[in-house]
Amino acid sequence: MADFDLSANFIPSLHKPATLLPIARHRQSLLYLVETYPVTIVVGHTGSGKTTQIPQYLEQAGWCADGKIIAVTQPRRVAATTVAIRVAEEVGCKVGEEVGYSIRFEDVTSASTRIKFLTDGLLLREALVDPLLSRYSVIMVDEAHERSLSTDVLLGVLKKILKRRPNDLRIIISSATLQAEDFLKFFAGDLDIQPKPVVQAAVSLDDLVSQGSLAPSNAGDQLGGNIGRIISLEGRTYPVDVLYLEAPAEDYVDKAVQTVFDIHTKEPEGDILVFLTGREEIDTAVQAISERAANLHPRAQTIMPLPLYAGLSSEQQMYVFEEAPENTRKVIFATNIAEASITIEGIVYVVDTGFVKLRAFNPLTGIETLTATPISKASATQRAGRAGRTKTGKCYRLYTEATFQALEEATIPEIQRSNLAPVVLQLKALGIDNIVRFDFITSPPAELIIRALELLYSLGALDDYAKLTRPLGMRMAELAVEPMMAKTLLSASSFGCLSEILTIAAMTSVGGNIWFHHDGEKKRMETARRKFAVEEGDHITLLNVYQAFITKGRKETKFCHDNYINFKALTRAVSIRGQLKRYLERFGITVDETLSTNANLQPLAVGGPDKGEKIRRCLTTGFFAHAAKMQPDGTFKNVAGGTILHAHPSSLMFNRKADWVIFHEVMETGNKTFIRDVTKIEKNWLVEYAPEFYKIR
DNA sequence: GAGCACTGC
Repeated sequence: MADFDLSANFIPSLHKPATLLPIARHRQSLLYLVETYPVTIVVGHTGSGKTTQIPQYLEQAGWCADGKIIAVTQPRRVAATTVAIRVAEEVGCKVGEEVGYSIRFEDVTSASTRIKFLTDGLLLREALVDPLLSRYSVIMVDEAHERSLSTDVLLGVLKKILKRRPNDLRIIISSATLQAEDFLKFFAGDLDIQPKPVVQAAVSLDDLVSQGSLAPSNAGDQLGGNIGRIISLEGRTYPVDVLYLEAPAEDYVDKAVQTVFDIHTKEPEGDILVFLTGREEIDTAVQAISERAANLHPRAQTIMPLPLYAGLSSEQQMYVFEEAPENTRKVIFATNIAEASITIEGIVYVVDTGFVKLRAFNPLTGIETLTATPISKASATQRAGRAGRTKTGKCYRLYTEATFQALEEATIPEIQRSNLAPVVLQLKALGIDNIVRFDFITSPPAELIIRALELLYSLGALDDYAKLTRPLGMRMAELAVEPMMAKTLLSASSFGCLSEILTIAAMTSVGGNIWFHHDGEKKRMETARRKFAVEEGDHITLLNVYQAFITKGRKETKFCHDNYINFKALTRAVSIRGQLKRYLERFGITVDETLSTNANLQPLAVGGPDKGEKIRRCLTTGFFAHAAKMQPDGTFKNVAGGTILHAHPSSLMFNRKADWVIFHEVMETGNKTFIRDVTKIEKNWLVEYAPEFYKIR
């Protein structure tokens, strides 16, 4: 290939022609492997073009010949849409024609779609309807090294499907270097099939070996057997110098700020990316930089600190992509969002504090924790790589080399630290009854599975033999909300409050804040919130907010602005509610909306004096395991009795009197355990709706 | 009187 060294005089185009991508010279080898083996593991950095090019190569090679589709899964929605748009452009079609995408609430595909990008969660959902995923000839699982919950479940399901479709399904796993062998071992280890090549190979193995794109050892008896191979595609990255501290830092936020200033005053041009763990640290650091920047020499280059975390609005996030003004260096203080989800061009320096906030679920207490944890080596490598995207970079690790050596190789996958009730329910619905023997790429601890089985049993989703109940369990699996809320929804028509529970289910699962305020508006936001508050607690308050939004705020953003309500969150709630309603109607459950159309800001006016109680009783049928009793000092104790719970400051129960309550969510952060979305109930309802669960306690 | 990393159906 020609050696282009004109970068000093020319600006590179935004879109590299596909033939110039490093992947292009691996095209033949890649197609050969896919034709020959059921599983191909593709190793390549971002920028290698694997996500955009591989599906096109496959389509051109005839993998869609008999009307079959090539699926490419992504862990995130944005990735699925943006990549689809990009590939459609390259192919020269409109999105939704030959190239399309499918994500929750948005299916942009048609009968002519041959390449389809979708989230891995959605592909799993398709398996409920089409258990062998027979529409697809090739399924490529992208970013598998991230090991998200649904990626891991999908991999196990795909291995099972492959046993039934050894000759007409091809699987491609895209992974970072470190984990490639684990994926291959997973598929090849005990997969007892004799695959045959599907398409006549257009090139011979000898050709490829002599061209140098495949190592000769690929021909022999080696890892992967006749099941699969690993192929490595070079990415376009630049070397990064890694520097360590000589002695551990006492306060890494402090040290990060100091390091940023050292870089700013001593190092040549280039923006800085600093990895911190959360909003609080980021705000502190941004503040500190602003203060110290005032002391810089008036003629020196200025420094512009910018925050980046998921809680920011998209407008606020956009600043990090804008080019800094002249004579200004950008320094971005980011959470882990900058490690995989968001890529910022032009970063030359990375400051890595070595920590990340990780969620974990304690199967003994049923409580989730969110704590700052040391990162893994794989994570540290990924972070450092963020400095080498445009030219040679530097990475300052705010820990010692010995500390680095002691880090875990990879982050513990989510499946080993999550509440598995939704996973177990989903697997059961896919016909996988023996969860313990299910072939996970990494097995979850038995305690997590047991806890999940116990909860699903107490909710009535599983019977005495741990079989999925019908219709209840099956319907719970199909609803796109967690099991406790799914049970609540399916109880609602018998309480005569289905319309209301639909709204509450949607509002509690929007993710992100319902309330939104700018700096200095906190007091006014609290006042606005109080207008919607009701005595019974947070759930019915959420119902009031939604009702008001539907009637008054949907068309005018002023309503949201005046009441400090997050327009985006409420719009999302409307979509979720619509989707849940369609599911229920498919089950033959009719939703009577006539009683709930009169929106009302007045407390207790949810549709008559009894409605509130019906709603609270109904919530108890799903959330009995999340019950607590208020203590004289205003804190709560859970049913097991051991844990002290605090009402989250965003809850109405934060400073109100109550006796027994149920709550949507419990999470431990720092040293305190908070409950969110809290509603008052009567103690005897617990025994009434969950006799089995409460008979011994 | 205090605060949630990130994602998904």
